[in-house]
Amino acid sequence: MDKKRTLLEQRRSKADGLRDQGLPLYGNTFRPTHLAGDLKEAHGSLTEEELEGAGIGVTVAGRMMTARHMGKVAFAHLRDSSGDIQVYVRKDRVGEAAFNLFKRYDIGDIVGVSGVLFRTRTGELTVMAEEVELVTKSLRPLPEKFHGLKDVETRYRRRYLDLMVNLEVRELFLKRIRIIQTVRDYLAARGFLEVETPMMQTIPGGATAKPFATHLKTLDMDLFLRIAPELHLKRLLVGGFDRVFEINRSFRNEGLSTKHNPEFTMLEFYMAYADFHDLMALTEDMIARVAEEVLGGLRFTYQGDEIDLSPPWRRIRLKESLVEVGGLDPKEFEEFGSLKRTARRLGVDPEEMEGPGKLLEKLFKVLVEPKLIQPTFVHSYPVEVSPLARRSETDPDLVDRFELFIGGRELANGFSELNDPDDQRARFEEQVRAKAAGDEEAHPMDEDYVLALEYGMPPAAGEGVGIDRLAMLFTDSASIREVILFPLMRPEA
RNA sequence: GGGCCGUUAACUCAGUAGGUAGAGUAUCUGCCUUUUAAGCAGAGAGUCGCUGGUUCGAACCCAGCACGGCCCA
Repeated sequence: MDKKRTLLEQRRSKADGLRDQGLPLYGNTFRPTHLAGDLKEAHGSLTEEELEGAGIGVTVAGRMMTARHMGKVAFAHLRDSSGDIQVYVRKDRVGEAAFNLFKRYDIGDIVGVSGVLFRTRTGELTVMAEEVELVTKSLRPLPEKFHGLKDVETRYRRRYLDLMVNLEVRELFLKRIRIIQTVRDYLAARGFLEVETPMMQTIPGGATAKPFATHLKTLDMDLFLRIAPELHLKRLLVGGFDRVFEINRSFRNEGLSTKHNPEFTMLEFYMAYADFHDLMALTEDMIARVAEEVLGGLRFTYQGDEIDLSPPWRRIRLKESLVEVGGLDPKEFEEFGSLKRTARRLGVDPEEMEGPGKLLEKLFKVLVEPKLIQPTFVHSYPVEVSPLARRSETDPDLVDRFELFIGGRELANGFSELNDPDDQRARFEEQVRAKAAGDEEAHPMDEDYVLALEYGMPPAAGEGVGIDRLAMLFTDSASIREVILFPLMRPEA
């Protein structure tokens, strides 16, 4: 029978057969009492005799990943959220009717088993089934058990299959979840309030990037998906919430690559009565804590590089990094003319309206950033590229800002906040001029934000941390798509 | 946007002088009461990404397109 049908047709016809015999294919009454992982942890060390004496009754449920039928008995592995457990089904224990039905279950079906724990001849902790039940029918064949699912496209498009079959992928996302949980606990323990601010904004501010535009019909108004939550979080500082954070999505209408997904997860946090030095110390401590929690230590490998997160981390001024890491002579960039020549020499074409600050940053990206493998805070950025940061007390052309680099990638960006409303307005106006001159990414004017500052924002420092990048780092992933459950894909043909 | 690579059974992959497609797993049938990449015997399963071209004949050569991967902008 069924010889000439496709696998899908075969499965459907089997499912119909089971249903015709009165078996519900999608019932919701089975309730497992135990998880595979817990059973192994609790009883994995008991001997065969101890298990037999204890007579531990369990009810488990999970997806049937393998099945080995041998006449009047069968072995199968069930996979639940905690791991796998073997079940042993004997005709003389479950009865002929149930056994005959069980023989027709497919790999991929969700199966429930009640029975007693024992140890097989080869030593594996196993449930001797007293009762077997089909919990949920699967109409599709699973990927191959030995090689798993490798096709990257299918893994991303059908992530559920990837999670089902590739246990290391499950582990990876559990790590990501633990990273976020640890950050959340860390900040909450220090009095930070977790808040939610608008993802749809009338003025897309807080960063320099191209936004996604949308439209609200009811009010006939244009809206933008936020590129950062920064300006709203700082309004909360004005309101009296002295420590706030948000972990959530931001959106940037830019390239799609192994490092960029159009929507990505950011942590932003703001702290009154603190400056950028305080934030560097906090960041160092927080990320080290996350590493200990998720990796069990401060040393790990990322893409072949040994990384050590032991504090204190190196702190270096942006310009010094160009010399010490980038190998430039200060003469090659201190003056705008020489800076342009150096840039051209290195294949960085200065754009027409570009000031020295922006060019310096570009040079840094090419020359220094990829070399910053060990955790490094680069600080004292040009004011030109930092319209929201507080000016340095000692040099009005610089701001009290840092970026954190690990594994050759930017992980965080923080600064002492600019709370002088007049300076903020002037900075916005400068940005508006740049925009008019053709800089698509320049920051727009935000009068409402300046208004808030006019009421007085306490001195503060704030920071954004790329959560996807942190997840990449701690899971040794080369592509951001590996750490996003459902990365953006073009529609299938 | 550009370059390189990939797309063959449900999955993992083979497939060269161009001659109508193979393996393992999975599936189906039979046997099997401690297996675990179970085993033994047998069977079925394909729009070779899509469209066009060259050719007596195309999975294979050419062009365009789609989707994906890596690199560059």
